[in-house]
Amino acid sequence: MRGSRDVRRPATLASLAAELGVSRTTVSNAYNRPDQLSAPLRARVLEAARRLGYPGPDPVARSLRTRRAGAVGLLLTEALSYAFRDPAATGFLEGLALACERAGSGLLLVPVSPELADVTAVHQAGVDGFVVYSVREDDPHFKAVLERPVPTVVCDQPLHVEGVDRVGIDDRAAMLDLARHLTGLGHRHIGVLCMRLGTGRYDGPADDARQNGATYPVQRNRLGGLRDGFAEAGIDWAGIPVHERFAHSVDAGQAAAAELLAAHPEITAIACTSDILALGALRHAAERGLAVPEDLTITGFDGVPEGLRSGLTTVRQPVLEKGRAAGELLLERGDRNRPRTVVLPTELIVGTTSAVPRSPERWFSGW
Amino acid sequence: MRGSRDVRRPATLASLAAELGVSRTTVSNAYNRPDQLSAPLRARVLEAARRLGYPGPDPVARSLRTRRAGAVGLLLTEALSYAFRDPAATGFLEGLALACERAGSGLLLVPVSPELADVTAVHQAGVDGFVVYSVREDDPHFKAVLERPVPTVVCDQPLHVEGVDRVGIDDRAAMLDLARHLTGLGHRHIGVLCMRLGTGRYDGPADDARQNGATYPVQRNRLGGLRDGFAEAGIDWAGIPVHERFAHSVDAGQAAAAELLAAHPEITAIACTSDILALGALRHAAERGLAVPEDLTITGFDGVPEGLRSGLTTVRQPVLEKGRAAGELLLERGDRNRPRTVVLPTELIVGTTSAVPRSPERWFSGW
DNA sequence: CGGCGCAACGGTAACGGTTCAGACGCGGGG
DNA sequence: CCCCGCGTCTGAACCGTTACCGTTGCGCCG
Repeated sequence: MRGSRDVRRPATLASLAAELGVSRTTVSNAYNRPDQLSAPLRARVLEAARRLGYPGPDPVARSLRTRRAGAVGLLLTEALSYAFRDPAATGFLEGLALACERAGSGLLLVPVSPELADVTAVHQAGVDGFVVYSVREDDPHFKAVLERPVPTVVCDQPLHVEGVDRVGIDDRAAMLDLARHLTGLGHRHIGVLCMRLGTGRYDGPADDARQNGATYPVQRNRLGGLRDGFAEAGIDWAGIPVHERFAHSVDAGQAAAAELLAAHPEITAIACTSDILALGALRHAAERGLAVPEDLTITGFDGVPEGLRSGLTTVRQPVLEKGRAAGELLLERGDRNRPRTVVLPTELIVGTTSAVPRSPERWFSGW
Repeated sequence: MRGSRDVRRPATLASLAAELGVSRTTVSNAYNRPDQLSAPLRARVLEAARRLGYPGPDPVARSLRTRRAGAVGLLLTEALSYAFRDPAATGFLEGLALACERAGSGLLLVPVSPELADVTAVHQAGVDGFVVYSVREDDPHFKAVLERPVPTVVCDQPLHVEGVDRVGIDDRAAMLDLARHLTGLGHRHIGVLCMRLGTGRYDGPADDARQNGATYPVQRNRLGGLRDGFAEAGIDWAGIPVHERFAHSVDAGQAAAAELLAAHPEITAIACTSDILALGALRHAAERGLAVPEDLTITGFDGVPEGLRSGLTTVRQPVLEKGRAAGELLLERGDRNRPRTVVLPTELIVGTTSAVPRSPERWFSGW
């Protein structure tokens, strides 16, 4: 209503002070330290501000002076919009947002192009700290973040970096449990579906070289857990087909499951490194008329709501807690000890998508 | 590895320039305009930067000088974490994020306390513009945003504000269609479940005064659409029970449906102003052993994935497109015409949760 | 050899605030 | 009467950077 939006030359703290014949300090105090000036003068300042359309101290200038931006930056490997698409990421972000709003801090989603190595966005972000969510170890954006002189918390990143706090789960141990569950049921021919392992857009079987070169710690550890668990049951990892998908979507999981089963019809179980992929595998099974779990056992990882609703056998990880812990680690730095590491518990959820394989397979030594 | 993280006095562009014996401008150019200085000198600058642990130009100082923050602020009424919990909001944000990443802009989630009128977070946000998503007309944060001298786009807000672009749908017309669908099926005793209408934490029946005082335009228009549609079939709005819920969750919808049916057992249909509430109503029906749609028709609004999976009769609105449009309106301001308004299309989805009411009701004049 | 144009670089002034150490009057206690 | 303390308000120094414009050096042409 008031013509405050179309002022030619925007008012500044200085112009306001000049107008009133007081010092800049006084105007500043009117906003930030009401007890430092008399009430009548403060009222005069605020009235003049309204009259001149002065919107209050400029946040950027204030940030420069106070060395506080009032925001936390979030870096994730995927495109920005991925944060709202993937349920596990969404849960993490909800927890992170919770911590942020408690601390009165904003949350800046840093725009990164997953392919492009353009780190200007990281350089451009005016933030008090970064949360890095599940990125490649050699991600250039990650590297750029570490160069910034602000505190950083990484999530799902076992690599120890000087001065960087960490939060995550024990992916390997969790997956080891799941592997034991599978071998305990008697499965011996198991296929694996995993997410992106490294740089470059690749879809298909992941051979040993590719697995060993994996730069996503989460995927590496989950595969490692499976390997260890299978080894305990005397199953050689070399005989386990692992199929990788660049995209993380139900569709990708479906396609990967089709590819895997076509190449290895003897398989009685598919272990997926994420619920999303597992949901895709379930869809493929339904499409092909395979009964789950009678004909085929399918397991996931994460414990996303949709997976749990489907009765998926999976590992539930506290994604929301992870986000909250990351935020708190970053924001509540009252106790400036040394870098800390938070490892959150996981839980094996045995649903209705895993069972003893059909008879020809029942050769396990138990009972 | 290099001791760049624990430098006592952080290096600045000026200190680097002093160290090298060149001007600050030259160092600045080394980063921002590589073509403005010779390659060897640039290499020397960058090398010295690495050696001194200079992380590159400070983003906040740069923002102050260039008057660009490289980020868009998002304001929503609910708590920050709500953005990741509500599927409609998530869709909107995904679209907005898409637009942001295309423009290389960050997305700053501004932390607001829905109850508290603390607008400092709005003042503190260093952004080039705001997107305001579905807030009360009299929201103090919204007011604070309008006072900031940056472009603003509002979503789902028919109120015209000078210089503010808008994006949304025609809630009233969409709901009118849905009302016609219900009356066309023969429903005459219809209950309504709606979201928060105004200030204050209130759960229960919303009388006329409360409906007319509604400060959430979206809710007001959806109710208005129902009212108009019912009027066309000769149904007096005064006889329509409307129940309101403060919280927007499936649980809230479930409780509200229970309350509504307890108070009005003659109801044959429940029209909800959101899918989330409708999913709650569905859950209540299942719990009480009511067959849907045979015993009870239930409709929603939004077209969220979970609703569509459930076969919910609803109105699909392009939430992702809304977000993208909002972002583009804000970011692609090449054509500085006058403020614009984008109204996106909606679609009535007739699912499996709406049908002709049981016989005693079949008195409508058709055939 | 002088003038000219261009590439490379430097100096100065913002950008809009916050902060800290006082200055200034004023009333009260010694 | 002097000194002190207190409530208010001011001056000036930053915060770290980029925009603007002037300067310098060099090669080239007539």
